[in-house]
Amino acid sequence: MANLKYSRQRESIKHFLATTKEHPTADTVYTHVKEEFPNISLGTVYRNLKLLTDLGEAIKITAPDGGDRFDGCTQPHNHFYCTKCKRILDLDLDMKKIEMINQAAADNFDGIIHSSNTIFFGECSDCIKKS
Amino acid sequence: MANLKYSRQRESIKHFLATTKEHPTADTVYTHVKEEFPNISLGTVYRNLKLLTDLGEAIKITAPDGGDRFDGCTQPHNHFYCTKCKRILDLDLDMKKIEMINQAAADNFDGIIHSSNTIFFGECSDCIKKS
DNA sequence: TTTAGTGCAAACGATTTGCAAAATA
DNA sequence: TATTTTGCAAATCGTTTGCACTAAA
Repeated sequence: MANLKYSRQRESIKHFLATTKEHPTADTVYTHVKEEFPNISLGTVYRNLKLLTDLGEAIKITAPDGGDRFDGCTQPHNHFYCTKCKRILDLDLDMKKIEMINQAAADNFDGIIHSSNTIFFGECSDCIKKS
Repeated sequence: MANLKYSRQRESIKHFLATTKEHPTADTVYTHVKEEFPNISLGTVYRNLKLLTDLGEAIKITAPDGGDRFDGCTQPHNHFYCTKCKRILDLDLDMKKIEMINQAAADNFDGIIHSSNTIFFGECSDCIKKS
């Protein structure tokens, strides 16, 4: 791994991720950071998002549709995907439950389980209200 | 929804999905079905895979890397992603456990949870043997 | 002044789509 | 015959990459 050098663009991306509750796509990050750095390129956003996830300073969420989403909150937590509005929301689940699931899976399985990722599907409260 | 008409190509795709234990990508399906239908096009494979998943006759698995995988086994079950060989393996987990997790999630959440999908990460037995 | 990061544009891989021809009903 | 499905190729979408240039150490 190479040495890391400060960059204002990266700092701005980190700041945006840290303050938004959305789970933005790379493109959404790009649009927002562009307000501060009008010349920033999408490539730079992708490069930094990859760097941040590799460093463990952000999480990449693989959504069942389109592009990946990013989350500045690196605390272990789960996600909910609203099948109506396609938003991803946070969903807190007791870590003990997750460990229990991993244990139950390990019992039936012939390899080593390091971790698991659960995504929940359904309809969010906003969409329920509207219908 | 439009009416459905029989097609040999679709039948062949279904048959391949039903008999393989792998979780093939669209391209892998294409390669195999090509043995029976040398002229089949990738577009046709994609169209039929989408159709089959919409009909509930196949499952689409969104992998954390590259392209989607498909599974002819529509029974609810979980998947294990080997971070070494990148294969996806089946992993059976007691349905009661899954329902419990969904219930636990619903308790903390302000919407309706229809289902959940857990993917496990780790090293499969084949890769453990090799190392 | 050495090295890492940037902007740009071209390249890429996975998937979708428009269209005329072929297969099914 | 009417409608669906196909093969083909071009288009699209998200993402990565090569390169000359700029910024940070």
